Amino acid sequence: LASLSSAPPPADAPERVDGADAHPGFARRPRYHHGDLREALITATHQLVVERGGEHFTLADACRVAGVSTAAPYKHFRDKQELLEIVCQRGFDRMTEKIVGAVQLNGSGTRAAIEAMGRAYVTFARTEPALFRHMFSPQGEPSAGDDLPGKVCFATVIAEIERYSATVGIATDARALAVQLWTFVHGLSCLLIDGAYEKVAPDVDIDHLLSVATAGLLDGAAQAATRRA
Amino acid sequence: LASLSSAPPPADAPERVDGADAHPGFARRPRYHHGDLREALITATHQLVVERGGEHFTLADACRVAGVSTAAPYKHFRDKQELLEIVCQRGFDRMTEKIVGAVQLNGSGTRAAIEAMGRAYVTFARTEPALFRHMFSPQGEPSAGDDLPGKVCFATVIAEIERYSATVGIATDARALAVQLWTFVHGLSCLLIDGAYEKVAPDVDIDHLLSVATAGLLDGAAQAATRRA
DNA sequence: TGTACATCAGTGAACGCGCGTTCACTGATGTAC
DNA sequence: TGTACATCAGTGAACGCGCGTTCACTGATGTAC
Repeated sequence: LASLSSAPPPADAPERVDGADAHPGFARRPRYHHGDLREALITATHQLVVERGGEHFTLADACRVAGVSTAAPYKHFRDKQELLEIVCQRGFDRMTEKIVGAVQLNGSGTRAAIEAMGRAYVTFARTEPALFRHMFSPQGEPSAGDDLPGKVCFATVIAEIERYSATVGIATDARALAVQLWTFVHGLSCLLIDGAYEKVAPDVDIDHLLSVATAGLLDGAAQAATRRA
Repeated sequence: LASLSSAPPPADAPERVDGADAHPGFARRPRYHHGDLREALITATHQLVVERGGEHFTLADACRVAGVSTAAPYKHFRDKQELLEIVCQRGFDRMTEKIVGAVQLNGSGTRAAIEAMGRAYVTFARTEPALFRHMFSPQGEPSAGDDLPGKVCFATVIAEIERYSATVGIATDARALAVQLWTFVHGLSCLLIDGAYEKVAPDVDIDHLLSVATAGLLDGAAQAATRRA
């Protein structure tokens, strides 16, 4: 009987994440209308993808986390797939932000910016490996003919490297160089989060690897341009 | 009635793959003992992973393909996971074969061998992208503390690049160079099968990209070694 | 300010489904006598 | 060569489960008068 009066919000759902809370100071009691269920479900999906990976994501789990019935999502989303696509898209958005930030911090068009950009890319992957994997998995791709999620992100990387190449004067094949650097950074991210380096070269210094390879590719391209001239 | 006598092997299971067939010339009729169900199930799992991806693999599907009840696998495997692990391991075995073959074809210790090895790596990934993805996914990793599946494959790549570095004389940091090249080739494979290049640089020439980057990294490392000397 | 009403975000129960795994069993095969 | 028996790879039915999605509903909210 005592327990009845002392516990108004039922603590059934684990790790429940409520949406907008109108009266933060008051005892939080579940309201019929959620406030912003759409965002809450996206957040829940993001959280679960980060925790368990996209291939184990379950719509029912997301509902549990958001504290809502399993039918509720269909008022906001087409189906489970749409939520996974949105989380993928947001992942790329955040990654782009990180990359742009790194460039701005180091001055666009500089060699330092390129390295920083690569480091941001890798850091993102290693911070949330499951999300990173989801972003590049077929599950994250939009079923409709929408603009593909990573496009803006990739284009940002390429554009910045091209800018540097142009500045420094190895304009020939600037795009090819950009693709090379991007490829390297992506490979680094994948092998790192898959634990592949640990298996075979446990002593590898990732930071060093990144800067050495960046230098190697940039110098290589510069030399090739010189040879051509 | 006519159909009864003319169709002894029931054609219920789609794409059924029978195991060892004792009398190839005779009308194939299902026997109680399969012959080599273990291999047949591994083959079926491989086929399904290739077709639909590891995250959509279903033990029941594999049984259907092998033409066997859903309880049968438990006479040969611990559980579903074990089959997925074996297919992952076999994938790495075949990849290693391809890589070793490419090296032998070009002469171990040569620059051509390194490029060919990279090309074999990428070709493997693009030929069976779903398997490649499965091999690097957490699902493929053994739950037991077994030797990790990609270890031999990676070690082969690294060793061959080290051999070349030693031969040519850029012995300093040979291992670091090996890791760089491997990283690049892996990134290339991933971005290629994810369709990332198409999105952002649809005109990219993969073969050219591979040889240019290989050259760049090798030259970069050689130059660094020279500078140090 | 009060009342009637339309809206629509949420409920909760149900659906059909197919999964992974277990169980007692059955029948083909190999071996010992 | 024939028979009795142990083995064990397969069966088929069942289990408990949790999923994604649909449905008629309900009740909070905003608006028109």
